Amino acid sequence: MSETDVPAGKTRRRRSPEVAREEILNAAQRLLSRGGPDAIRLQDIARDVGISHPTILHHFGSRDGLIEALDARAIHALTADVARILQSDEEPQTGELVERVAETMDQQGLARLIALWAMREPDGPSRLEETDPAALVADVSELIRTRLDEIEGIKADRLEAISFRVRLAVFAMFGQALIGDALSPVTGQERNAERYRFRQWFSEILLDSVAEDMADSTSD
Amino acid sequence: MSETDVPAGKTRRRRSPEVAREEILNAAQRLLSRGGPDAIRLQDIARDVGISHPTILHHFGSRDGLIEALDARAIHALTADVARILQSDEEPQTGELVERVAETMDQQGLARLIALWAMREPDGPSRLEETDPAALVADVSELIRTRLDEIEGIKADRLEAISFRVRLAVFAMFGQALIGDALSPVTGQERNAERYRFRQWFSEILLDSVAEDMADSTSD
DNA sequence: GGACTTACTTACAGTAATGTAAGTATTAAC
DNA sequence: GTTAATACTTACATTACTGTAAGTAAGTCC
Repeated sequence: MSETDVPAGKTRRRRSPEVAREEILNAAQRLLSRGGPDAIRLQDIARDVGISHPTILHHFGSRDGLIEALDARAIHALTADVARILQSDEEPQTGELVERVAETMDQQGLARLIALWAMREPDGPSRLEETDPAALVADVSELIRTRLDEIEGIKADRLEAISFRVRLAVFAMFGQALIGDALSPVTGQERNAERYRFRQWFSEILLDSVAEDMADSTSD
Repeated sequence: MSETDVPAGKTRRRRSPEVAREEILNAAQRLLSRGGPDAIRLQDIARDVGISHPTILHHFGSRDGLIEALDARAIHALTADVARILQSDEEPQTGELVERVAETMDQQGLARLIALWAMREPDGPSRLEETDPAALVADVSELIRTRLDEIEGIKADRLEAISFRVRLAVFAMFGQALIGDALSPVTGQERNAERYRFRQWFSEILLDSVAEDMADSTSD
């Protein structure tokens, strides 16, 4: 089978650069989400989109450029997601936050992307242009601290403990998405139910630890 | 530079199959631990060991065979580690368990191996021959439950809660090893200290949650 | 010490992937 | 309608990696 299957339509479609990039990234992410790191092959992606593979190079410069763009977009998505929840007018629910992060990690294959990104550089992941996960954690932690101040009226000055919690939540959802199935004997129908139970249990753990911190800080 | 740099020693060394496999696996793991999934190249590994790359194929059949052997060995190592601690005569310390798992994940590059393994199969990781991580979690959980019975004299019948804790610990250490640096603003000297603080904080969280469970079960 | 096994080497085949060069077609501007 | 810009295609060069085939040498058994 040849690389390009041009069906009925004789004329080729000409996309705007933005749309083209978007479609290519979508296809790449779809391929990555099943099938390992080697699944990101330019020709496969091109076939999925319905273009020839040099077009991808035209838009992203190189395979590495494509992967970087993938990473950047994914992390941006997660950032936006978390920030939106935290900045909404309603009281931020720990459970909802956990659910949302889990969803992004799981369904959209973000966990795989992050893992891939983390493994690409020797000594831990390098920063992405315009996207610093560490800064994101810091921002989220600061937001939560402010929230706690407002709601509880308590000065929770242990920023580190808060950021630890954020980090633990990211680790937990990252781990569940990536290797959760391996660690659980449950499969099929039960799978999602058990995952949900785990997340609920985990949310409670987090809340308990906040409560404990509060108790400590009031007793000072 | 040619593939093989045979230095002074003219005669070639002949290893036993076991030793040869061991040396090859060690080199592969070393290469993987820095430099992503593509870093497992037969020629590079061969150069590291001081053999020619077909020898690797001779011992492992194929590149995939090598990777599978890598995975199996790593998971076996972790299994043995955890089991040894839990079955030792001394009272198992949560903190020590966390430290040990973290060490294996971190130093020996187990986290990368697991991530690679998890990403290789489409729908979650497949089982490894003779090594079922899910069974390991179950075993560890059962061991902990027995321990709790003995030490506390309380029938902690919530096996699921215990296995959740084990799983969370694995996720946390896995995440810290793989993406910990990305989420933390701390670098250099401070890095290890902060990681240690995180693990201590995390151990406390775990212990608190156990205590809470105890309280619940006694009040029944 | 001769025969056998097998760890190991060299040389090569085959494959497949990224990236390049040059040309084609589509859209928009004027 | 002509021109300009560029998204896109085809064909190809390059490279590099896995895997194979055949032969060599290092131990082992009798």
